[in-house]
Amino acid sequence: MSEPITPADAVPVVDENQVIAGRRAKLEALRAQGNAYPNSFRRDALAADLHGQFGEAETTALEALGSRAAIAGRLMLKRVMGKASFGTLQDSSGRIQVFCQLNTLGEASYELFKSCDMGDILGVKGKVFKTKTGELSVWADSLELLVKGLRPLPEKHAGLTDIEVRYRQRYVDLIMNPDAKAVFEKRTKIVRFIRNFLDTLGYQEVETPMLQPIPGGATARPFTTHHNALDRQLYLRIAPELYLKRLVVGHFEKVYEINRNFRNEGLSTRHNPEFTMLEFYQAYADYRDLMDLTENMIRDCALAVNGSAQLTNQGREYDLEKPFHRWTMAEAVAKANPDLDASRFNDADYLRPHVKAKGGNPQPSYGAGKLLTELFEATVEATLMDPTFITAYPTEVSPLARRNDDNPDVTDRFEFFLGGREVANGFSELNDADDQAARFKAQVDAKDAGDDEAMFFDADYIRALEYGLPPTAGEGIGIDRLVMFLTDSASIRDVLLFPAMRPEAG
RNA sequence: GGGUCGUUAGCUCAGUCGGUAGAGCAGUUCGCUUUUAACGAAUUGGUCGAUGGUUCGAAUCCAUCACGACCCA
Repeated sequence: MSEPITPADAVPVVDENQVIAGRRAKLEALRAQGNAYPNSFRRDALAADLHGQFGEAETTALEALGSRAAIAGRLMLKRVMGKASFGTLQDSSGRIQVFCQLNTLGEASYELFKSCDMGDILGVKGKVFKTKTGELSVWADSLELLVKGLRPLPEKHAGLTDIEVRYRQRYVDLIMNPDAKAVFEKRTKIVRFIRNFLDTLGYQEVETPMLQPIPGGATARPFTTHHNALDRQLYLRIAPELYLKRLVVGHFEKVYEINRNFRNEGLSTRHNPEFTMLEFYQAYADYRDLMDLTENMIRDCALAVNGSAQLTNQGREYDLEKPFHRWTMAEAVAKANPDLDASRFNDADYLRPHVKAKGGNPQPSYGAGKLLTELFEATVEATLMDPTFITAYPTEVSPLARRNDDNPDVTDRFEFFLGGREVANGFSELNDADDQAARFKAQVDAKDAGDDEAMFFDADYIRALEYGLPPTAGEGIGIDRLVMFLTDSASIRDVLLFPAMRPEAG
């Protein structure tokens, strides 16, 4: 369904008020005097640079140094006292105070400062000094208004707390809430750490299609789109998996990709329709190798970005220094459900009523593997707080994973849980082309039967497997959920700069 | 999809039993040459999320809808 953009949408009416009208009047006066948006001011220091360089200096020593600085930033606080005034400027590094004095600045510039509003962006040059109370400041001898802020900032003490505005107008959140900014800075550090970790192990980063003719690599509902020139339906990818394994066929034997996946599903504190996934593949390795790698990577990542493997998340203490748990799905379900007979976990007729009793909705087509997985999700998943690998996923729910040599009903697969949430999914790859073709066929049958999350048949992927995929292990890690854990964020929206939202209420 | 809670000035929030819409900050005006959420004085600003209903009278009670938060599926 297409929704054409109308002129009314293109130029929406913006909210106005008395405060904005007053600031617009000031802007018009600035326009009348010349260029209201100059771009010639050059700064030579950030607020944090000055604090780092001079923060410890004695007042008299600083006076003797006579250092000067050119700083620029947003006016966040302002105190006018007749012929002398203070303002607080904020830049990317933090805040620094400026001192404006009629005698030093001259009447025109001093009046300009007095007429400035909170939120305006100023350029200030002057001597670096300390005030009577010892606060490092810049004594302005020149002052330039670089940008007139037309919209008032949130209240200076209480700040911006409305969670909806924080998500919809993230720029205001970032101006007002240093904690919010810190989360996204840490997110960048986490992603940088992961890239470096994998690069160091000899993995190569690649980019594979986001627009795919056949969406594969996961069971999820895809977004559809249309390529006009080819007159062809395309899908936004739900996973890069099948392309990355094609690359392993082509002897990129250690590859990874960190980028966006798209799934046409609901929104929640754990789900956003577009989210960031790390996927990596290593030839001549199995799922146990990847569990070891995952354990090392997450522990080292916490050490690198938090400085400690001990952390608090949503009020609970975690110690990533301890070995991560490793249980099979059947073990975990048996432990959580002592009333069940674990010897009958391969009996669909035995499991079905129990799934229903635990609040599940078992379909007649579900086999024992799918039913056991339902029990796991209903009774175990949310309880896995400490880092835990769950292994031996049923073949029935693992269409891309290699069967276990001793028990073909389960696969050499794990999922990794942290804080009660699934964070990673990895397995030894199915590299038997005929088995893979048969499992695609089963997925197509499920799709025909009405399961719109079932997979498509990807004939080119089968062709690639027919050339020979080396024995390989692969894994996907949900970056957003990992970031939530390491930044103690309750909602995925707190770690996405621009989370998906419904249109604003009109 | 279901449930609970929320939506009042630009921001943060009060608003009693249904009886003329409130505060702080921001804004405007005045004073003030080392302030720290500066201070003192005066002052402007409201479709109480939207639409219906009950009532002599609704921010307040009821219904529906929108958006958001949380919980459940």
